[in-house]
Amino acid sequence: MSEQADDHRGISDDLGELFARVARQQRRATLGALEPYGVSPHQARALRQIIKLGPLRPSKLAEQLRINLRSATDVVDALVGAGLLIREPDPGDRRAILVSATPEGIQRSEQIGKVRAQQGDVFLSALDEADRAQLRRILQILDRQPE
Amino acid sequence: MSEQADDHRGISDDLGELFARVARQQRRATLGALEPYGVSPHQARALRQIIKLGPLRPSKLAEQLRINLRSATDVVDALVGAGLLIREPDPGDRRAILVSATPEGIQRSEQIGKVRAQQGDVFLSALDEADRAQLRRILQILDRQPE
DNA sequence: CACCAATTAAGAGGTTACCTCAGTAAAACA
DNA sequence: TGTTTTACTGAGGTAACCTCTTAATTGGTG
Repeated sequence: MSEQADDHRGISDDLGELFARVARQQRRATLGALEPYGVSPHQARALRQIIKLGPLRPSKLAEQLRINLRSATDVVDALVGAGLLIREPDPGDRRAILVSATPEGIQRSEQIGKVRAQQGDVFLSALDEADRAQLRRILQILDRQPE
Repeated sequence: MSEQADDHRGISDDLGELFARVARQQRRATLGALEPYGVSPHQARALRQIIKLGPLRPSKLAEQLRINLRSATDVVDALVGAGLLIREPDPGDRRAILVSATPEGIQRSEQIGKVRAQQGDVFLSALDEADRAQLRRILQILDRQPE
């Protein structure tokens, strides 16, 4: 019910608002999809990066995820606590540590990948291939802005 | 450095990651742009909806913003606390309240609107008109998914 | 070599933007 | 007149960040 609401076609006069709203919905959807796996969306992303890029430093992880170093420490903490990651000293630099996935971490990440591929996050599956490509292209422009 | 990273092209599921990453960057940018105005991005959006749709109930606000009713109460609280909104009883239903902007709220929202229009959120200004239109179209598909 | 600036990570503590799960008050309805 | 539903809020929690400070190491420079 309530169809009168949204066609103030101006509503999203602001593309920024629309973007934020959709991002919120995506986060919620992903959160739900991941719930059975005991990791948050953010943690799942971090885990995947760590597996993909091999043992790496928190600082590199932060760079990849475009987050603050301190926030990388947080997400690593959580994943270590869940037994999905281990911290080891970097042999080449004793200030640094290297983070890598445990076998369980790898397994968990694969599970998550499967589920995501199957039911496609539910979310982005509303788009056809062409639109996904468009979206990707546009997001890549927006990503990695100098700061 | 590090150009080897991102061109695992197939992986449609990293579209989700890209989306999340860009959303994060947008949030950060908007937060920065709004800092001088004493409201958070979320609060600014809420304020704008309230002004646009006249006095309205928290429940309607929640619907508009696609958030939980309880979260609408929170954002209303904050804006009332800042003197930008007032709560009044709904004359037609004593369970309900109506929220509307104070003159100061309206003024503040206009200021924000101006700044945003001018420097265009910094963020979306990286896109040309065509890409913005594309993005809007795609986001509209993703928005309002049944749940 | 001795000192100092830079770098790496983590501790402490804060914020935004949500959420669920009561509970209260009023309205709707049976 | 109950009972159910609706509208909001209090209490309390979580995710995903942040800044500011501290501690250990490293890498120059004099």
